[in-house]
Amino acid sequence: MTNQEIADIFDLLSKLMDIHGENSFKTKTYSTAAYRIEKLPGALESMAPASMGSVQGIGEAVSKKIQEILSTGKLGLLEEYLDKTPPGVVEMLSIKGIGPKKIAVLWKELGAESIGELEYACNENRLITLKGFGAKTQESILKSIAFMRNNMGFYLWAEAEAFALQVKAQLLQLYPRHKIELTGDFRRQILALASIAFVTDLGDAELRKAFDHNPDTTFEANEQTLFVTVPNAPTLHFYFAAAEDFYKILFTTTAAPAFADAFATAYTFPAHAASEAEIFSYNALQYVEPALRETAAILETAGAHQLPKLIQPGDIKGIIHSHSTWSDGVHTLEQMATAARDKGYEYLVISDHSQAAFYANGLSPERIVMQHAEIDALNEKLAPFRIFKSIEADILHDGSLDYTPEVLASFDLVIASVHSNLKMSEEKAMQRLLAAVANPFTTILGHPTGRLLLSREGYLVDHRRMIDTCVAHNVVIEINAHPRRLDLDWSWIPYALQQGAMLSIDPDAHSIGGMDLVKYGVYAAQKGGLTASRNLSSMSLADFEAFLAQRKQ
DNA sequence: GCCGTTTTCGGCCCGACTGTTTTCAGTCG
Repeated sequence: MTNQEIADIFDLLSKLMDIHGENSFKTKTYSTAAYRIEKLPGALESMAPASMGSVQGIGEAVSKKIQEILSTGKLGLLEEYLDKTPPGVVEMLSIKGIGPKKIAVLWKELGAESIGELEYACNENRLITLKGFGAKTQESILKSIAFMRNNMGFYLWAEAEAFALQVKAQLLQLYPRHKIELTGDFRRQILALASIAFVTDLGDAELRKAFDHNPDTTFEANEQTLFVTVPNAPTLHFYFAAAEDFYKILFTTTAAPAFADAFATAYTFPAHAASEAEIFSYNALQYVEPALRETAAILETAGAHQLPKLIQPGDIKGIIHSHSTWSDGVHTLEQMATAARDKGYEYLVISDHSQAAFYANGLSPERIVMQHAEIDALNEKLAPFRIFKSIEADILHDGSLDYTPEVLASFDLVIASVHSNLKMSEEKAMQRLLAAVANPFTTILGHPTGRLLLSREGYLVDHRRMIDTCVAHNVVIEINAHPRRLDLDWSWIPYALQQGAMLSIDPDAHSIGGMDLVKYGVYAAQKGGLTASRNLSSMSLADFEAFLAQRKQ
């Protein structure tokens, strides 16, 4: 069992105990334990039971509970609380804007035992009678429930990836002489999806046979397709294709509607294409990567043979935007640096949180001086690999950055991001963003909209104005590669490129493993037609140093 | 429940913001 899964158990325990009105210091302990476990550098599984107690925040009781989880796979105390809480009440924990205390009131005083009942009560205007609730809370609960509904059944591309590849591998193992290819949204690298589609020459019966060992699997079929649903995973969608039509069907099921329509209007399929490439060449078109098959316009570009050479994961030369134990990262500076070097990167930009982010152990000016001393020492030790001194500076309420100019000047580069007061009007958001971009110390604008895919809308941003201002001030726009962010959205990359912007695919790594997320940023950026030449993190060490030197002038 | 002692019991506990209050509780990052 992973640390994350163990942490989730304690987190849920803490919240359920809060709902049941247990001593808040006690529940706080479990919530702290969850946080600490999440930030542990090594797996609890491989940790000696005796040494667990030495971890800050983990005492005798939590230690024993961890043992129980590791040996039985669950926690008795949590099961007890789950038994005396309706499942619908537990589900309410995922509604943004209300926490355990408010949920307790909704359950005990309003009698709401499910999200559906809660929604009904909101529509009946019944929440405003409760102490601590008012019209605005009721409104925001309704909005949050609607948002959840919209995203129900959707998964991040990165979450679907392992499942998709596993299904394909299993089918090929079972039927090695058959063809199975991923298609649809997944193949187009869509950021969030509800189903994973395949094209196959396998038949209905053969496919069912591959899945019916799982009693929770359900099937639904028609002439062309079979839907396979397993619990808590994207629906599997199989398109049947005869061998001679295989690539035509792969082509049509991959295409987004606009692309498919444009192709159908102007082009034709060769008879029995032996590959997708043949379909393009038959029509005198350049091969269009699946990620780009979204619009009609891309076909014109392909006709003119002017498609960009898309950035690839191997084009990332340095890790820009990372965190260490100096703030809320899991691994130490040295661990991060040596790991980045061993993964083949030429440099690491360490950008821990700034002082306003106290929840993330943000750095005071005094601690920055200490961290810089450690970086200097490590740079001597690890040369030619280089660590750059950076900071993820909070963009404060008024758009200013979180330190004095003297402190800001001590960094090699500054990433400016909004982390607080996310509920604001577009006007306010733009005022903050533009002020931060105009700050001469800002090198990169971090995750520009603050969105979390499937979980939180970002604040509203006038993208054109934001991009134009970044270009004017020579500020790089981040494409945050975390699969839940992917912010700047790929749909704005063409405009950014056209305006002359520089972008940077950054993993926002909070651990060594977090560096590997950079590939998801690359996949998203491919959809926007990004090339390595316009991506900051594709610069070699020498070029990056030159870029920063020029930027400092 | 954890921690750290003025060492076995008492305090713990970020701060801004929101929405609800009329001085504060709950939530969030």
